[in-house]
Order: sequence, then C-alpha cells, then structure tokens
Amino acid sequence: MADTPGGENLLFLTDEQLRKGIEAMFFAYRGFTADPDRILEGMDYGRAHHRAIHFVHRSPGTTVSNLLAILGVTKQSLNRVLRTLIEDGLVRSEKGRVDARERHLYLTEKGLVLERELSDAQRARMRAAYRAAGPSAVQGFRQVLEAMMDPEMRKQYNRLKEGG
Amino acid sequence: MADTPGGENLLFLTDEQLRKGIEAMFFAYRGFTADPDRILEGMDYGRAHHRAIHFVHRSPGTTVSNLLAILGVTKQSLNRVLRTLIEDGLVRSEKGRVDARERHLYLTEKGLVLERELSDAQRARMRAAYRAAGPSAVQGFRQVLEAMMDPEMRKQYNRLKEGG
DNA sequence: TTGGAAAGTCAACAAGGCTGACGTAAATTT
DNA sequence: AAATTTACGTCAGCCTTGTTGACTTTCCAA
Repeated sequence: MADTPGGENLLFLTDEQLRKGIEAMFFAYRGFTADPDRILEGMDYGRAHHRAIHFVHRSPGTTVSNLLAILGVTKQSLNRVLRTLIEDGLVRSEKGRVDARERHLYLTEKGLVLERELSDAQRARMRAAYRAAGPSAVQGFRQVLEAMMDPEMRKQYNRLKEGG
Repeated sequence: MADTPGGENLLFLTDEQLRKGIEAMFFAYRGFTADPDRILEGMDYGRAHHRAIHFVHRSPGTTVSNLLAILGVTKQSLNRVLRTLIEDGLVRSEKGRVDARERHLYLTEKGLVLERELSDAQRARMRAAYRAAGPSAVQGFRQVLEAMMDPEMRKQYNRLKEGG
C-alpha cells in the first residue's frame, strides 16, 4: 500500500479499480431497473413510462418542456409516452393559467397508485442495499454518482434535491 | 440526528434519502454511458456493441453462451451484434478445440483499438469522479452497487473480479 | 445410435429512441 | 397591428436493440 510522491494513496485510481467500478455500474443498473420492469411488463407500459411517472410525481405541475429537459429525450418520444398515460387516466394535463401555452402535468389517483407500486419496489431494493452497505458507504455512493453526472444533469439533480 | 432505539442511525433509510439515491442512479448512468455513446454514434455501432466488445476484451476466449449469461440478452439479439463485429473484423470467432460446438471470441487488433478508445473515455470519467469523491467514497460506492445487484449478476461480477 | 446441448439463422414484431415537417395557439417583440 | 417566437402536439418514417418462435447443423455423451 504505497503512497504516491504527492502523499495521497491513489490505488483507487488504477485502471483495474476503474474497470471494476465500470462493471459494478453495469450490473447494478440492471438490478436497479429489474423490479419496476417486472411490474410494468404485461401492462402496456415500459421503462419510459416509469420515468415519466416518477418525475411528474416528483414535481407535480411540471411542464412538458421541463420534463423534456430532465429526461433528455425528444418531445416526439415523450409525447408518445405521455399521451398513453393521459388517455389511460394516469396523468392529468392542465393548460397553464399564467401562460396558456404550457401544459402542467399531475398524476391522477390512479397514477399515484401505480407510482407507489413502482417506487415501493425500487425503494425496497435501494433500502436493502443501503442497509447492507451502511450509512458511510451510502454517502460515498452518492458522492461518486454525483461526480459522474454531466454538469447539466447535475443541475437538474440538485434542483430536484432542493425542491424536495 | 437521533439514533433509533436499536442504536443505529437510520436517517439514510428514509424514503427521501432513498429517492435521492434512485435519482442519482438515473442521472449518473446517463453520464456513465455518454462518452462511449458519443464515440459510437456515426460509426455503425451502438451501446450493445460496446458491451460485447467490453466483455470479450475482459475475458478473451469466452464462449457465446457465457457472454449471453453476462449480458442477459437473447442469443438472437447478441448474434446480430456479434455478426457485424465479426464481419467488420473487430472480433474473431474460433471453433472450440475441446468442444467444437463452442465458439471462442477474441478481439482482433482492430477490435482492441476501438476497445481502447471506448474504455479510455469511460475510464476518464470514472477517474474524475473517483478523484473528486476520494478513496473512502469509492469504497462505499462499490459496496452499495454490489448490494444492489441481483444475486445472479453479483456472481458474474465477482467471477470477473477474481479472474482479473 | 439417439437424445440433447450449443450455436446459428430466418422471420416477424415491439419499445423507444431519432429526424424532419407541419400546425396551432399564445405570448412577445417590433 | 403585424411579425416572430415559444410551447406543444402530431404525422410519417427510420434505427437500434430487445423479444418470441421455428428450424437447422454440429457434435458430445449416455
């Protein structure tokens, strides 16, 4: 366990350590999405619907263009998802009062039920992982993830963090 | 910062903390894939090709069915990707000597060049994140990710870890 | 020698990305 | 008042990457 000339232990920056981190991200993300995917399969929805539901729940009354910025997809792609959710009565779209061009989005009762089901499942896995790893590991986990984001995404992330 | 009756501080297990972890995973994964995606766009390849290249590089001589287990896709889906990589001379497929039904996969020189380009980019981001967060954060990062994997995926992950 | 595993192929399909073009209503600028 | 810009929706078409099902070839092992 030699230190560098600079005095810092940089063993965690070897290519081997970085590769492990990369593979950990790959395999963990599979677990991260597995439970919601299971719930959604068979219903007419997919991961894209889950994401829309999550962020509408997270920021009730958000506009379409705000959602576009968060999700990082085209409006055509989002619209396809949003349309089915509105048709199926999971999401309500309200014309803006101050700016009538905007549409403000809310989950309906029915939407909240599905959101709860999905997030319960995802939280259960996250809770188990957090519990297994312990509080200080969780802090490190969040630090590394935050540092991995594109600056633009980090802004979105922090905006949500503060808002909540 | 009150402790629980059990004596452990479980503040990190609140729904709010879990939600932040979920959103951190979402935004960070975007960053994680962004650089390779940029490199691959315009070439005829996508994320699926990157994954195949990564794991063939990681385990030279691996069989198709082993790769299937790691990637968790159908053989038809993998085959489409693998075929183009072989046609383009990035991957070499060798009939097994002990079991001639098996195909053993290797990166060619050309494949190694692309692998290097992709993994350099991905490692650079991971390195920056690790450096920003520090060694103990990295340890926590890996612990939480590992705990988040499905048991089957954790096996694959550890098999790769040991092998390397 | 026969059953089954490994690998590959063809066909068809779906989700969910993308671009481009166009339309409408509302807000803003000129 | 007119022109422009913004926010949103939609149609059409394309691509990647996933899926299932059916079928063949090869070859190991009971």
